[in-house]
Amino acid sequence: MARDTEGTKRRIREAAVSEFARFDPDGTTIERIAGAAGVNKERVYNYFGGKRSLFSTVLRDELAKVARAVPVESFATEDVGDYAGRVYDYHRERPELTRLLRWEGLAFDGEVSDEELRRRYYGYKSAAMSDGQEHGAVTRSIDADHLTFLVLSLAGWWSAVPQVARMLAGPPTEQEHARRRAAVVEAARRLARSP
Amino acid sequence: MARDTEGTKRRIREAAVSEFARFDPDGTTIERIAGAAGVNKERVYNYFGGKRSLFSTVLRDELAKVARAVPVESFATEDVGDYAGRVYDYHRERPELTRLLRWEGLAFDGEVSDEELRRRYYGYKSAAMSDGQEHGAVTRSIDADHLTFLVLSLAGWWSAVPQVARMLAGPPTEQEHARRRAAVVEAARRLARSP
DNA sequence: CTCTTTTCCAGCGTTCGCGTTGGAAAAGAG
DNA sequence: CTCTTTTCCAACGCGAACGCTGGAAAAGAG
Repeated sequence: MARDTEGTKRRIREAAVSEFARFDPDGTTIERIAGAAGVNKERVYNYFGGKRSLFSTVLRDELAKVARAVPVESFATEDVGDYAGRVYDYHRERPELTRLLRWEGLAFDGEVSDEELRRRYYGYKSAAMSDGQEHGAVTRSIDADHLTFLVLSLAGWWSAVPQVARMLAGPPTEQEHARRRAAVVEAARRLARSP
Repeated sequence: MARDTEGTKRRIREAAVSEFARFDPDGTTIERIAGAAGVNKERVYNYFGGKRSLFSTVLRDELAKVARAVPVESFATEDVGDYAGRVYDYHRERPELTRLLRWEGLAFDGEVSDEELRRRYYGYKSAAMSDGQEHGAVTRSIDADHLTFLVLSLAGWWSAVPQVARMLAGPPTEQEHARRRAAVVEAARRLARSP
């Protein structure tokens, strides 16, 4: 081991997240990632083996981050609206993850690496929702997994079509963000409310 | 006029919609569009003046189509759930529009051509929601424009992150689509329900 | 110190898309 | 028919990104 190998890898990963989030799949280039990391592109190929593989790595990192940042145990005790609000906040503060997810959806057409790990992440959320239903805190009129997805959609669509959001609701000033967040929270509560 | 000019333009537009929807912004090439249209790429530059400009043209076309296909007058008389269901159906049957919208959101970072026209489209929807609120058919606890956007998000997020939808709710079989649609309809009703 | 191993980069040939140009082919005007 | 106009294409030069290779530079082993 020599010459801060881990540091080099880390800088490549950080640059990759930033580039993947800023450009689209075909617009992101290994050259630019390497440049942003202050490293020769050969390092990227050697360490991560190409664009697709590098993408998988950084997406896995970002998924781990969000799982830590926006945890959820059970919607029997936690409010769905609060959760949706925190998801909205996270997407706003760290737009990388949602960009990467849409990147993946747009480019890879359903194919996913680390499928097992990913399913586990979503399984936790779905289980939290089921738990809420069993304790009567959440409506049973929508399946837990669909309800979970719909709550996430309330927080996520804003960044998927920001231009539509702007034309409908106005430019995303600080106040407008607050209004959007309040709407998301209220909407999530309405979605999940049990009779 | 000679040599079916309009036909050539039309074939280019059709090929462009298909290509823009299939690939990402930087992955879509004028060469491929021209090839799919059975035409030399010079025709594309001459008629439409480049990728960005061609994109605007076909997006305008698709917006006009959806406005005709999923009309809405007022949510005082029309059910928000039904509307959301029809939007879901439209996205499913003609995924091009939503792909183009996300394309635009991903690539152009908020810049939009035909902004006036676009605002009018969304204004109609928002007005229909306001009308519903004034007649007591729709809740006032969420602003009309935010509520409109959130209803659209319920129908749209599925196609933005199809891999997440699949891992959460299962592969999109015919039955699963029916379940998703039912969830969207129910969710939209719950969102809009007035006390 | 020398020798070996690992990290790292300059630079290569290739491919691909861009946007343009010059001129051929087709349709109409006279 | 000839002349003019319009439609269309083959093909160009250019730049950018790809993925790889040979070898230099740095760190440790002896």
